[in-house]
Amino acid sequence: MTASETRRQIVVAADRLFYERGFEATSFADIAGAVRLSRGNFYYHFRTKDEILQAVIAHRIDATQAVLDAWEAGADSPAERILSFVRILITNRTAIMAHGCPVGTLCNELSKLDHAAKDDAVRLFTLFRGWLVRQFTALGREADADALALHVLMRSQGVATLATAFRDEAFVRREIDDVAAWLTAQCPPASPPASRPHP
Amino acid sequence: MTASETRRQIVVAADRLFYERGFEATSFADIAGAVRLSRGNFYYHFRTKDEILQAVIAHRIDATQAVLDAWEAGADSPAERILSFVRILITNRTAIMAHGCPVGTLCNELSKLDHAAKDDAVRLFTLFRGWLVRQFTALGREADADALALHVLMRSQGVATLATAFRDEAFVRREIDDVAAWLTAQCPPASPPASRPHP
DNA sequence: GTCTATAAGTGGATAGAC
DNA sequence: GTCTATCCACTTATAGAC
Repeated sequence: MTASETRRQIVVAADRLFYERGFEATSFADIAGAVRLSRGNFYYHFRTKDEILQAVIAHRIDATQAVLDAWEAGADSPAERILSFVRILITNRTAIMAHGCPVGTLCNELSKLDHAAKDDAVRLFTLFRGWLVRQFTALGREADADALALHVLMRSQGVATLATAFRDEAFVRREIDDVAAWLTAQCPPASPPASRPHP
Repeated sequence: MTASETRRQIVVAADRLFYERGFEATSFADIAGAVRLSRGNFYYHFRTKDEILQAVIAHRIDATQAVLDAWEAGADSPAERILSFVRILITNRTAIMAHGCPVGTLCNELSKLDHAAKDDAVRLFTLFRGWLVRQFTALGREADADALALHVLMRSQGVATLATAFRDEAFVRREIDDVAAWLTAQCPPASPPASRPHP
C-alpha cells in the first residue's frame, strides 16, 4: 500500500465517521480500526486530530465543487440547477434523517468547540452560497442574488435539522415542493408581488 | 446548602455548558468546577452523565413551557404570538451566533451519538410544534396547522444554523421580516393564493 | 453534604523495532 | 510503512474520612 493511498483511505473513513458520530466522538482508534491500521502506524500519516480534520474538510470541498460542476453541466436552466441542490435533501434523506446535514452539523460542532478549523468548515457553506448566487444572477436577480442564495441555504438547513429530529419524510417532500413553488415565483423579476421579494 | 438547591445549581450550570460547548465536550469536572463542587461530592447528586442530561432536558422543558405560557398571555392575536416565537432569534442573537439553537444543536448531537435521551430532546421541538399548531388553528388554519407549524420551526432552525456559520445579523433580521410577511399572507384563509399554501 | 484519594479506562501522542 | 510498547493527561466513577 502506498502512503498516499493509505492517506486517502484514512480521509474517507474519517469523513464518514465525523459525519455519522461527530468530530469529538470519533477517536483515533475508531478511524484506525475502520481502515485496519494500528494506532502507531496511523500517526505516520497524520500527526494530530486537527490535521485529519483539515484533510477531511479539504476533501469535502473538492467533492462539493465536483458536485456543483456536475449540476452546472447537468441542468439547462438556473432554476433547474437550484432545484438540483434542493433535491439532495430527498436523495440523501436516509443519511440526513440519521445524522443531519454534513455541513450544518460540522459547523455547529466546531462553533461550540471554538475550533480553529471552524472557518474552514464554513467555506463549505460559502461554496454553495457562491454557486447559488451565480444561479440567481443568471435568473436576472443580481440585485438580491445573495439574499436569495442565503434563503435557499437557510431552508435546506432548517429542513435537514427537523428531518433529523422528526424523521418525517412527508415533511421533507412537502417543504421541497414549497421551495420549488417559491422558486417559480422568483423567476419573473418584474411581476406583481407573488411571495415577498427579498430586499 | 440543601441538596435540592445544590442539585438545581448543577442543572443550571450543566444546561449552560451543554449549550455552549456541547454535551460530549463537557466533562463532570467542568460542571463541578462551575458550581465549585469537588468531583467526589458531585456524584452524591448525580451518578452518571446521562442522569444530568435527563435533568437538563427536563429543566429545559419546564423553562420552555413557561416561556410559551408567557407568550400566550402576553400577545393578543395568534399572529403576534407566532411572531414572539420567531423574534427569539433576534433576542438571543448573540448566543445563537456563537452556539446555535439550544434545541436544534442538542437534537443533532444526540442523534449522532445515537443517545438514549435523543427522543426526550426532540420533545422540546414537539412542545414548540404543538404550541404553534394551536396558534395556527386559532388563525383558522386547522386543516394545515401542523404543516404551517413545522414550516415556522424549519425556518427558525435554518436561520439559527446559518447565523452561527456566517454571524450575519442583517441576514437574521431580513429572514425574520420575511417570516412576518409570509405570516401576514397566511392570515386570510380564503383569499387568492399569495404565497403557496401548504397542502 | 462535602471532602480527598484513588481506581480503571480511554484519549491523543511518541519511540523505536522490523 | 507498519508494527508493538509505552507515556501522560484526562474522564468516569467509587470508597471512605470528616
